[in-house]
Amino acid sequence: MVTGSRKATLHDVAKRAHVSVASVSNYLNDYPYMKPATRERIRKAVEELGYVANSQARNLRSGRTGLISLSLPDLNQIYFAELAEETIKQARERGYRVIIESTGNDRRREIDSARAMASNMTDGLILSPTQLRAEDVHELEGDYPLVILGERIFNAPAPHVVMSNEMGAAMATAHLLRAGCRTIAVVGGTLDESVPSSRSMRTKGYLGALAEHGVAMDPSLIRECGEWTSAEGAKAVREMFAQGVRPDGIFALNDLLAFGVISQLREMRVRVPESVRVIGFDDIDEAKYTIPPMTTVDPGRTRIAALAVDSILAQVEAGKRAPRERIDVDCRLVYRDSSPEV
Amino acid sequence: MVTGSRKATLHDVAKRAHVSVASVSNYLNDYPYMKPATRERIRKAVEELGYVANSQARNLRSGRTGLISLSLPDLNQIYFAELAEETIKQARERGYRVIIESTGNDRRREIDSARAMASNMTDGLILSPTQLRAEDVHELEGDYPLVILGERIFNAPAPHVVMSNEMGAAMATAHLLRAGCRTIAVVGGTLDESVPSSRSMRTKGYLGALAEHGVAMDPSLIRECGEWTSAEGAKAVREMFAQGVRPDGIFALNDLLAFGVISQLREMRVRVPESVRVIGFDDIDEAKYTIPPMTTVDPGRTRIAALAVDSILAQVEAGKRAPRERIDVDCRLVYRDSSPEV
DNA sequence: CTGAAAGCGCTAACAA
DNA sequence: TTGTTAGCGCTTTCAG
Repeated sequence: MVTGSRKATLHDVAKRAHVSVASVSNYLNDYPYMKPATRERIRKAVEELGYVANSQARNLRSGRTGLISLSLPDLNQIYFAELAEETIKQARERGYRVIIESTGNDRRREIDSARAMASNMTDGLILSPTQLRAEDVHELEGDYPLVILGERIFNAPAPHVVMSNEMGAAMATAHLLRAGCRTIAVVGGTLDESVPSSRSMRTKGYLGALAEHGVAMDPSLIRECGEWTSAEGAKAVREMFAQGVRPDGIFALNDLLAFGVISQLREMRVRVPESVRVIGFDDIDEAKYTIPPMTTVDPGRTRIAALAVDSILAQVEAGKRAPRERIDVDCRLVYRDSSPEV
Repeated sequence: MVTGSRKATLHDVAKRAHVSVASVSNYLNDYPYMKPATRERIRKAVEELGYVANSQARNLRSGRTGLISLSLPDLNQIYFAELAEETIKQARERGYRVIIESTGNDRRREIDSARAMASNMTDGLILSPTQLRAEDVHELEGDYPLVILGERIFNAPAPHVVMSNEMGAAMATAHLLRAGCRTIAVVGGTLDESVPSSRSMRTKGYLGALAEHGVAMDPSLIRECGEWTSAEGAKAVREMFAQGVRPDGIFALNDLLAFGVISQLREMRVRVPESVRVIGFDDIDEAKYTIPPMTTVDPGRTRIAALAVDSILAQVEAGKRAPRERIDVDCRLVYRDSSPEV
């Protein structure tokens, strides 16, 4: 490759190979009907010039960029970082790259992600909104490829990949029940159902499973937490024990809370799992490294990413938005040592 | 806004406002010399058509995309996720968006990130390599804006933002010494200096601080760990105690290891910080939620991201790669409760 | 102050 | 099998 001054263009290659730009373009796009000799001359010219096609020009013509936007609340939240990683991986396997938009739980920025689609910078948008309100739905109108992620069901005019919060929570609870627990606390839970959220939906799954197994619900076992951090999880356990509440199983609504729960129990010399079984939710990487390794609910991150990318690319192919549709992704229990059933 | 069929172009706006496309372009670019009446007519047409400029066409003309690439090993590693978050934030404040490339510690993909720059898809590359070898340096040649991140100093022909691993480790160790510790273990450390890595550089800082304070080094206090996870941190502590090694301070080479260290100590009823002081490295979000909240080294994530973005955008402005330069970012101790000096 | 026109680098008809 | 040419939608001289 000649390290020439200016970057080589199609034109330069054509000139050097003594062919037309069209032939070079054909060559680059693997057009089959071409004399081997021509092909070879072009190949050589491309190599000598170190030519690389300018994607911007290509995009302008084709109307595609090979880019998709992924808009999510915050990469500092491990769940979203892992979701992003998975999405990037899936997209790369299909030849796409990903622009990450971090909205910081800001409604305006969630709307901006959608608005930015008007400028054709990316081929589609995967949006995980947390603040968008019902009255903002019109912001999502349009014909561009769009997939919504997450539990906030509002009537978005697009496919919606939904995590099965309720089912996952029910599975976790049923698992503890099968393990013999009868006094199951839910750390991070809430009885407030006014806003649909992970919090309320997971609590609902918990309550459902209890009901199904004929176990009475006890409000003192539902421990609200402000933030979902290990500190809050630990605090919930301390308070519970201080109040004389003695669960034999604890379902923490996410893994970070569960970390705090386990660590506090161990601190207090309460044996996990012998005295109290613990299960978390999210299956973040660290969950397998706690002591004991933590049973948790895998919300199907990999599948969520795969389905979202599938859908968005299908829409890109089709050149238009797919109709509203709800795609539920199943959760899966990850059995580890913090909650044996035996 | 009229929800017309096809997307409106400059041309459409021009026609509707009865002006030339050039005037519309001028309007969009805040060209000052324009009759208010004209301006107003264009404004109205733009609004009525719901016109939004097509960035691809714009990019083709301007040669810029407003996109930068950030190539890093793995978003599942909290440090990198937080670094990405910070980079995205910094870039957004300057009107840029970020494509994240996750290389999965794969040398080929690190090289590919660089090669992709030839296609003009993004305006610059911030690369955090972990596998690139000295002989790969030529892959980084070129005139496009480039910033290297991380401790692996090889002669990359570009600015290099370096985390002060050694200094940070020395600070952490000195802090423990000031706190009265004299038997300081380093969890995750190594005496192998053959490859420069966080591991070796941080260990070096530890050794340097010991030497400076006239404290003898004891190999049994240097505990290697395979993975840097909390499980490994816990294991290191268990093994140490099983071998009769009794440190009064533990420096864990990252926060995840430190989580395991603290949790294991508490498990063994060894009081933190009264009996053993603990300090980590990275200052990930969770560090403030451990019990007790953990002292750690903030490697200057925010500043690293800011400097990287600064440099890359300066290069974009200049239209060319900046010369090789080493930009050191200072670490900072974050004092919390796991290692009081008093 | 405004408009005409020439491309940016490439692809896709269509001709040859 | 290869070449010619007309744009993709926008910015930017350069006239007027």
